[in-house]
Amino acid sequence: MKVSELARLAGVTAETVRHYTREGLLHPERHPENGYQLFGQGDLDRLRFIQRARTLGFGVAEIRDILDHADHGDSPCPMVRDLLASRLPQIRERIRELQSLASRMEQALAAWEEMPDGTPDGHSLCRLIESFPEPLTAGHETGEETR
Amino acid sequence: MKVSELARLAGVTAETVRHYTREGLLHPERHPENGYQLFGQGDLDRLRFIQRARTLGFGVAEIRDILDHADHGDSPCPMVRDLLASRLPQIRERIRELQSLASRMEQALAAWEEMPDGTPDGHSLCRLIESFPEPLTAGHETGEETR
DNA sequence: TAAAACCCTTGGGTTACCCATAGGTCAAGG
DNA sequence: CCTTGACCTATGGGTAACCCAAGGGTTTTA
Repeated sequence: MKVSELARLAGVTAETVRHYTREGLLHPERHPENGYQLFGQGDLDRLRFIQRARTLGFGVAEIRDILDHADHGDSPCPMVRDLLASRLPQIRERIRELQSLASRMEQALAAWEEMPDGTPDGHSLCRLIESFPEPLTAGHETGEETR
Repeated sequence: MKVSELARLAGVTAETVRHYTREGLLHPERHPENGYQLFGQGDLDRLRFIQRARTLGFGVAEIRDILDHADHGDSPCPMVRDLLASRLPQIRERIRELQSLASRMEQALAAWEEMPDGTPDGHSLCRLIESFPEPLTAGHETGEETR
């Protein structure tokens, strides 16, 4: 099958399939005449594995390593377990951050809603932002989250 | 004060200060002789506002808009409220996703730990990944999260 | 046979910074 | 006075996981 069909069967865009191919997660054959990428049923399974691994928080490069190991006959599973174990605390931390964020946002919106009169001047909201606790002005805090 | 001093007072890197300046959030004067950026106390307040707005989930471009409005004497607060209100559901959704992710990871690790014999072959873990529910193969799902 | 639909590669954009480079500036000590 | 080290500047490239547009070839369908 060609790019778009594989993409459709897996529920992703053709661009995503090409991206994974460029990154070495998929190894399609090439039609000798027109250069089209040709995928088989195995590639669909592989793509679905990639999808599930992505929902487990693995990055594309990590998945490539996992698949490469498996392709060489090595069991990638210890690697998988270590990655899972090392990432889980980060996820938990990220959840805490987002929950804190959501709380601050709700706090701000609630203060807006609960203004005494019907036409609150929005300035209070901005003052609210200004009065929010500062995010660790400790000075050595540099490690930020991106994932 | 110069870049590094402002950065130190706010607890960020000098690069971050330069970044915000490049992005138009800060408007330092320039020393006419050597071209150094010169910040004042107002810039420190401004930078602290930026920090708090960032912890509230605002992007740099949004904060620039907010500050520009305020600089023009317009109250940016309705804008702030709308941004907050529209972003909150996305945050909640992202939290749900991450909690689901953490659960799946714990499920996988627990299955690893609870293997009957002392030396579990890791393959079961990988089979676990393979048996995880597919992430909505509905076909029209394209809207993904990046923030 | 011609248009529609699909394929290819290349290159640029997204977010919020971080880092390396090359070179100018400044304060203090010898 | 000069050197050293700390600081400043601007430019350009990197990160993660794709998305999108352009320019040009191919296949399918009407």
